[in-house]
Amino acid sequence: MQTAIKTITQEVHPELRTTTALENRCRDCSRNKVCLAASLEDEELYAFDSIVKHSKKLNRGEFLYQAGDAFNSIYVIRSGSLKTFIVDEEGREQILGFSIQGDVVALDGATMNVYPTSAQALETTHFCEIPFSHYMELAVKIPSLYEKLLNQMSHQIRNEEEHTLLLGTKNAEQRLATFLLSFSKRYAARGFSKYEFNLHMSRRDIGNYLSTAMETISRLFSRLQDNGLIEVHGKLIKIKSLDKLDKFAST
Amino acid sequence: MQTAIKTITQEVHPELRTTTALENRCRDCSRNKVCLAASLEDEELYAFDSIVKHSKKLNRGEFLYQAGDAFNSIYVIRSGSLKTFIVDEEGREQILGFSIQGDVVALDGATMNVYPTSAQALETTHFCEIPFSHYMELAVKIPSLYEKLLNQMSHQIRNEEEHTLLLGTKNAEQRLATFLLSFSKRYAARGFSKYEFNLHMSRRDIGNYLSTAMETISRLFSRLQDNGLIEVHGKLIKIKSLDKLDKFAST
DNA sequence: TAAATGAGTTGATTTAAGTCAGTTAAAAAT
DNA sequence: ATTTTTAACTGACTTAAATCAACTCATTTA
Repeated sequence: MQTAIKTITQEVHPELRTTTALENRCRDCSRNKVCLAASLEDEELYAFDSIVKHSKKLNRGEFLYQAGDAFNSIYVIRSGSLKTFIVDEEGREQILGFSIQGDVVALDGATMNVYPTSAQALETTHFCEIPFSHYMELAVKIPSLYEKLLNQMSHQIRNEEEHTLLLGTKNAEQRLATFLLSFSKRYAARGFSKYEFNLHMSRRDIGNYLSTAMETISRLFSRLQDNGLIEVHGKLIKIKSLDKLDKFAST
Repeated sequence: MQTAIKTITQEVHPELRTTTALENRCRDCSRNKVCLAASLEDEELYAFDSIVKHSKKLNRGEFLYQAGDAFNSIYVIRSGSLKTFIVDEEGREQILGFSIQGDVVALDGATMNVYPTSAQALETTHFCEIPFSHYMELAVKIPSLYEKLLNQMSHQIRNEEEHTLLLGTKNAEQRLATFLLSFSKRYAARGFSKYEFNLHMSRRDIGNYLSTAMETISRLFSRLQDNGLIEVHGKLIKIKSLDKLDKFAST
């Protein structure tokens, strides 16, 4: 499992790779600078820690939650990845996003009593669960928790807006190039290589997210490779020229 | 001005139509049940009132804010409508949404120091301005203000998700039908007719929002009219059969 | 180890919707 | 009131990407 991961491990701090026994406390967690716990100190962090369920795990294909389930918690991804999606009246699936390490998920359910969307693991995925009612109770005492949540939500809105921009203004090739650049940036921001990474979702999922047929995605991967912009080894993508890819993405 | 409005006035409470002198206090405002002020009482409402700039006005084409402007305030629409949009690197515009009475706008800027998007009036539009820093200061004393903001943001995320679903899973005709139904629902929720309303945005704007060429929108309006589902009188739309339109929208 | 299942790739063909162009209708401007 | 400008509509034609189909490769399962 995760065999393709090996190619990028040399770029990653060991403690970022996996969830260790040490990390079942927020204060010891290597992600506590990006998580909702960020910038909390001492007693605050301790209080926050006490409401969080650490070290939870999903296997590939398992659901974090499904549309219609009672909303109780929001989640922070510690490692791995998942897709969030919505299903319409006719049963058609629409992928809304892919979440990786450090991402907060389920914010769209925060004011409803059921999750409006579903979240499914793309690989073995470790995460923390934060019971929402406990979070809100604690936030009354620690208002910065409210602000962090507002921050996360505002960013989520921005992400959705960028996704709409992508779908609305770019052709299939530009959309795929933008998609790759976006993953490159996100991995770089988390201390991974911006030049090579695994895309754990299927070509069909990429196509669904980009409103493009799977076959077109496949052809475009080939084309980008033929043009020397990327190397494709199954799920492992190597970006040969960020600059050129950037040009493809916008022009 | 607003000549086409006359056809729907019989359905609307007079005090919902325009902003009157009486309404420069939240406690007197006919929208204080849907606004961020909702469910505040007495002193809380008074305190909230004191940070709000009431009775502001935009003429058609004027900007509420533009991408890049310093972020200071969020806004609540009292009457009229506006479009929010983003412009990409190449100058292509993407409309993200249309805001009407009761909608809160600029939430996507709430954690940045500049507005990431622009908002432009589609007609004469009255609104309230809420300086964000004041709101956040007041929220420390009145935590329910945090919760209202979280609610608004969560709903905004849901709206964006539904927009993505629309673009990703439906063809042009279904998208337009869904668009009309969505306006019908929104107007109905505000006490207006769900059967007839004015769409103040241009056909080009509708097309942009639905990722469909203006000409296609025009053709589809004609087609829906030919099929007896709607009547089109310029910007005034009459829905002849909600049920049939609903079928068109999903199937 | 072979068979079966599913994911991904590539080619051939079709099509939904875009673009281009000309016309009509409706606002602004004079 | 009349001209000018802009928005909307409709038809003819084109095209980007979808669909359909065949095949390869990888991964499970027997």
